[in-house]
Amino acid sequence: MKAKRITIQDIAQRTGYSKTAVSFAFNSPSRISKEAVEKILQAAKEMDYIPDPMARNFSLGRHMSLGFLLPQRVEYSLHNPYIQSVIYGIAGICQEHGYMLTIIPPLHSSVTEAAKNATVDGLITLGFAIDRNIKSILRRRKLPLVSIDGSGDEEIHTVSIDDEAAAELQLEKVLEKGHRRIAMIALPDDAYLKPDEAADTVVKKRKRGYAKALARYSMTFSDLITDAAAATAEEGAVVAERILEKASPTCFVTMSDAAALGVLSVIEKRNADISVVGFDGIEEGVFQSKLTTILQSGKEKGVRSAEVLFRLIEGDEKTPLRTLIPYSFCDGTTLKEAK
Amino acid sequence: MKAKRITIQDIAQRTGYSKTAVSFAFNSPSRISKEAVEKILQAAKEMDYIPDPMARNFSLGRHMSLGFLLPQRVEYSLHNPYIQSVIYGIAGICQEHGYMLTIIPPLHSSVTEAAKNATVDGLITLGFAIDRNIKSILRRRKLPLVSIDGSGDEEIHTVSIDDEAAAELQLEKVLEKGHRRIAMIALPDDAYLKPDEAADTVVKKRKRGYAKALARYSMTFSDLITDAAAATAEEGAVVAERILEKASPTCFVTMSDAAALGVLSVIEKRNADISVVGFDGIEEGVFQSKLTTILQSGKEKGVRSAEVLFRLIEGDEKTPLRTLIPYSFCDGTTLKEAK
DNA sequence: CTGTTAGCGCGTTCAA
DNA sequence: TTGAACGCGCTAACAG
Repeated sequence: MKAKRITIQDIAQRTGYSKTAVSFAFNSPSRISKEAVEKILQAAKEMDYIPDPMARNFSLGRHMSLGFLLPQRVEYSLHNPYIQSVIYGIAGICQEHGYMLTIIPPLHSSVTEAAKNATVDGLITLGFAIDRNIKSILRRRKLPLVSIDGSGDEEIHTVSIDDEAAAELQLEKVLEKGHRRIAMIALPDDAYLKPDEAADTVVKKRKRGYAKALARYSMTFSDLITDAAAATAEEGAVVAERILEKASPTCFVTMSDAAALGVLSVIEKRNADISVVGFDGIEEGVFQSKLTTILQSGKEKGVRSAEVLFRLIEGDEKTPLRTLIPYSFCDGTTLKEAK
Repeated sequence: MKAKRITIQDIAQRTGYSKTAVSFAFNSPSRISKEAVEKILQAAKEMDYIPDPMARNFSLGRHMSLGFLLPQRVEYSLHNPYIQSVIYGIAGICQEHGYMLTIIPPLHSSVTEAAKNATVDGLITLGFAIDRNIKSILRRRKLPLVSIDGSGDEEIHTVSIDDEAAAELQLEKVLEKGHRRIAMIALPDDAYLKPDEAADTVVKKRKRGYAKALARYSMTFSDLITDAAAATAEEGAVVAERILEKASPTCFVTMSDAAALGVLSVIEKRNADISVVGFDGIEEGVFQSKLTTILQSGKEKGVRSAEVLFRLIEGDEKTPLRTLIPYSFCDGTTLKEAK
């Protein structure tokens, strides 16, 4: 009993014209007579006909949509304000191009599965080393990809800041203030997805930057209290508690503002005088909590990655493989002089 | 020179089996011999073949994606934390169903155009009266729709809170505290899109609620200072300034937390002692600024609307037309006793 | 310039 | 296990 869709065929019959004529009436009205166009569009209106966009796109071999592959389950990834701002940036460029933005959650807990079934013209990933499985899928599907914050040692188009230099700057500022008992809360090594063994992840890059800063003060990682927390306030708080159980740092350095906010809440609760420096520059941190942090624009990353992806989709071969965007030190109120 | 895609046909030829057999090998391995399945999958691997999801979906008459129609340009709508939380809720349910979530920006500045071309199985809209153009499109495309915060006088599935009662409660709390010089900052009448003349929009519903509360204190709208601002901190601030130029309310009542935060910034800057009550319960407001507000969960709206939409997609005829979700008064620190 | 015929895109599925 | 039709619109090639 399901009402069947009206198709181009129905309009052709009704008007006596051919399917081709109907198609022309919609897409290249100039190709046929005014009279024919009118009659056809009229009939279409009467019969409630609209060309099916899926069939249309299929025929034209395109989707009119960019895909954003969530690196983790929705509950984790889409909740992250940093990722939200990336999405915001991508969406703006999609809008300019008349495209849609398809958010792609892991399928059966697998990002690879999701990539296999995504009906999009190109993909943007965030924050993980593209593993060979995904690379293989993309090759087979001939889908272009742009990786934000991905590992740089692949033949994949990447958008990121200079994480090594940014991390060096972050720690440098802390050391400058005289802090020496520093708690370093990194991101988990498999921040988003298990990286390829050798992949040069964001975490690794930043640690190189930290090492450089430390070296200038004749220190090494072993002089720090180290731990790791995912980019959420909850995890940041838990890890901060854990650290404070057994050590008394004068400053916390984190790899994400989200975690830093969690740390901050613990410090406030204890009414302790400990500095905190974050990384990212999310709105909640910068505006509400006046967090001292490294500012990198998620939106900008989204914008640039979408721009690169569109160039790839259009077949522009000479799109640069690496896109670096600016970062800056954001001076808040949470980094104080060490006593 | 473009490398042509490998198709099911190529695998059929290579293995000597038919297209049907290849299709079965992927989708119903039990329908053909083990041997055939193995050979076929093996060949597929060697030839780097993956079934094209677009062709597959086209053939199966589905998309595996829900669409979220942005009511305004990306810059406005996607920036709104309330909308972000709605999206978050929708995405979670999509994930559960193995679906994607397609964010659909206005096309050529037209939401209707966007709806016409969206390749999705169903649509969710937010905050505007569905105009007849869109309704006509949906009917022609036989696309199910769920409207969040839409006007209720249509035969359209709707998810919302009881806006009239919630607004009544909001103003009641203010009046209880003794405030009588009240500035009311509504949402613009065409909050998101020009409503149908007679449509019962969220703004209208809330105003009825306000009128009820006022009546109990023998007041009417004309006793208030009234203005309107879109749901952004910037607009809230501008309107607050405008109001304070010529009046001296003891309390601001707004229809969005976003605007309330803008109002709050103005009040703080002037170091004035004026109460503020918002509406929505966004995180920035509730947690950072301790805003007194009406709490409605954007996430919950997203969740429920996606659930309803899936039922419609599955052809469940008896899905309730109206879904009401709970709201509550959230007591912060920005509503004080009137002096 | 107008209009048509026929075939394509790529899997799925019915009838044999 | 398979040939052929199907879904729906696009378009190259061709005829008047």
